[in-house]
Amino acid sequence: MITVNALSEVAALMGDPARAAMLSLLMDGRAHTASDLALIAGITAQTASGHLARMVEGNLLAARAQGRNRFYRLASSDVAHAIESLMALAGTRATAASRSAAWRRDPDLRFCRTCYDHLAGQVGIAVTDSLTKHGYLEPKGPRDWKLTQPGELFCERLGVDLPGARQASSRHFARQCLDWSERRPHISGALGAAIADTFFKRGWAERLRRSRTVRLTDSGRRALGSHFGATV
Amino acid sequence: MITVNALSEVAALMGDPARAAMLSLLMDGRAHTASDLALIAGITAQTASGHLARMVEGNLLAARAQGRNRFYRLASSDVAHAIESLMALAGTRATAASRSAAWRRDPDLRFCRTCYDHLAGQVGIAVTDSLTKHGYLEPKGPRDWKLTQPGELFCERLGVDLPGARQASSRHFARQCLDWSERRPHISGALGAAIADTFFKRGWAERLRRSRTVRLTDSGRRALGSHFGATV
DNA sequence: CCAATGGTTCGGCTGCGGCCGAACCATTGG
DNA sequence: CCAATGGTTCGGCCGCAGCCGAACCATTGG
Repeated sequence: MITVNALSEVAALMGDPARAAMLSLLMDGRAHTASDLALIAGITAQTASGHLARMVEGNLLAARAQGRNRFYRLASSDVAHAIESLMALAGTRATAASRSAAWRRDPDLRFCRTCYDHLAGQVGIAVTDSLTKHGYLEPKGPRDWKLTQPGELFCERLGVDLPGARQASSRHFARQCLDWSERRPHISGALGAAIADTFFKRGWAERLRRSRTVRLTDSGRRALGSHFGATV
Repeated sequence: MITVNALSEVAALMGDPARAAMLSLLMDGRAHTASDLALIAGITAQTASGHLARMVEGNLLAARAQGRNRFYRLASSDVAHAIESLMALAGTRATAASRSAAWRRDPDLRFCRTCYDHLAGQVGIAVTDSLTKHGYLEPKGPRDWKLTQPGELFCERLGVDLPGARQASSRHFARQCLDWSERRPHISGALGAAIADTFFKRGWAERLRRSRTVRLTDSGRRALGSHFGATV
């Protein structure tokens, strides 16, 4: 059966430890060089090259040459979503002991990170919860949200680039993305990306180098309180 | 990072063609026997047994023994969600699984039969559904039911020997038994046996010789309608 | 033009894991 | 008590895929 083959192939692509390590790094939504990815996976460059070629072939990654370097990034937000849902599974799979150990080891990642191009972790959940609590977002279908009229006003006042987000018509506008650490949906899609952009543009958050971890600045913490009515 | 290892492990579990075929079948949300799963995967029973054990160990599946059979099902909706998102990545959709040939082989057995000493098949399910729908049975624990006060009245009116059923104190009173053809629980235990006895005693059903198959008589069909509000 | 850096291709080694035959255990029904 | 059926365990075979060393290609800077 075709669907079965496709399922096992895409899962097998993610099922190798080296490739999984690369994908985890790429979950920050940014492009990384082949060397970086080889380093993080703990393998030689030539082995990494093979892995990367296979993932491009399997439509998990997109590659772009730039000078001597080749940059790889996730092919789409669907890839990010699939990885997140697998991580959610892995979270329940891990024993309580090892899970708490992992969480203790990386509390910052749990607090705030990027998931492809939008905010995740406690901050992503806080933003999403605020939007739904104030009636700015309403559930629409099993995996989407609808931005209400008050929600549009709120986003405009915040400086979110709504026209730009709407322009990417091929993309889901307000998508639900399951957060692997909080185990609840946060806002993704074009709107989620636009909101994250606003956080970076207004200096509320900063990406940490070579990591999906995001640091919430002091002004970001204040903004969460004043604009979203949330404390984290 | 622990989450990376966990990601690759859970993805690798789904990444084998045989296991993926089994998971695809299980996407219908029902429980299936080890033999069925081996058949659909195109492998021998012993190989399938190994795969199934690994998936139970990895918390992808839950197993439940029932007589000589062992039924496997997806461990949670999170598993289904992860598989679905992987299928979405592959650009394919989870189609309703095709039913096995065994399913069609014996329509009478599927319609009504005894399971030990109680009714099973479509009739067993119809009786059980009626009892729960009217509030006569309530779920109690993972594998039992509770007979409510209205349920007791209903049974007495029907002529079910409740005192006799309660006498066998060593036995489960109202047990959930997984129906292999309907793949849903039906009523078993002392109460299930007492109800089946009523069907035989009142001429609603007849055992066929040398078979577990049970024939529903015309009066039985009428009784199902008048007493249980069910048509089969 | 040459050296340095980043990346890929090729070939051969190696180990993991999927597979089956055979034997074994458990439950059921006659 | 015995045969039939469903499932698992064990042992051994075999192929695939991941890994690296070496060589090769491409871009950049001096």
